[in-house]
Amino acid sequence: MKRRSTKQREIVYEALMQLYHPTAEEVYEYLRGEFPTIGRATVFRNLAVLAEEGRIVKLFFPDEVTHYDAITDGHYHFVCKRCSKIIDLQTNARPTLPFGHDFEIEAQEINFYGRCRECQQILQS
Amino acid sequence: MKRRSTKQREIVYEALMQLYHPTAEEVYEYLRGEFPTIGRATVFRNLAVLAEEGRIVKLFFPDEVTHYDAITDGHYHFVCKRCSKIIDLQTNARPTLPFGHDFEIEAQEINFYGRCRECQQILQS
DNA sequence: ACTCTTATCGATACAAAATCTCAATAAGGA
DNA sequence: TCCTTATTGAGATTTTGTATCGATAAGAGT
Repeated sequence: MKRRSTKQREIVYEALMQLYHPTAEEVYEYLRGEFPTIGRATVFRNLAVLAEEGRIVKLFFPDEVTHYDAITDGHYHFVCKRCSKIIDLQTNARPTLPFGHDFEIEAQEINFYGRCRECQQILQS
Repeated sequence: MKRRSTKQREIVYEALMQLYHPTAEEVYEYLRGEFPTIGRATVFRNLAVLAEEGRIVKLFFPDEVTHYDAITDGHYHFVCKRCSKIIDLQTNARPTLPFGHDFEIEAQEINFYGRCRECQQILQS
């Protein structure tokens, strides 16, 4: 199944570069402005294809819908438990597994959860 | 809203200690054997309550339904991209954030993805 | 350029996971 | 034992994402 290059695929990718960790729904809404005929399924499909090709990354966080990231370099994420904001992090931490394990590691991720600056003052929830 | 101790809550917790990273659905099926009248929503609700109380941990992985873990100690997870098996890992890695960040870290997680031993031979997807 | 194959599209139906609603039940303090 | 109300179980609903399918168009071959 040879892949074709389509206009829709490219505008989805370009939208991702404009937005900061958007959800598929946000990408869809963003693109509908300029391309009112684009389909919802097309956005979801192309995000999946782009992720499969490694051009973008899917982000999964607790109790959150899937987000997408155009930056594929090894960086980590902080997620605010209150406002759900996602923030990119750089760290030199490079976790390693104990020697002798049986796994073939293809990817790893580190996530931090807590309160962002703005949400630290707020008490409830 | 003062919490009450119920039989259902405790059997959900006990089921979790018997099972290895089960999903809510698996806990439900497991319990229906011994307690045929238990409701699906009750299982989901109590898993959420137990997680909120910190007695268990919710696990979220890419393209997977939520799993639950009765072991709340700091350990990490390996997830096989092919067979979806989840395996506990011990590592001395302890990632830290750069100094001067604004966040109040409450939790952190490290996940490894790849192929487990059995799935390394198999070629297709 | 024209043709042909078929990947991709857009619309919408569908599926899966989890939550919400609500009347009935029962925990546990008075 | 009585009362308040958290919790339950059944089923409807919501949310997120996928499958279906006829129409469109990418792009290789001629």
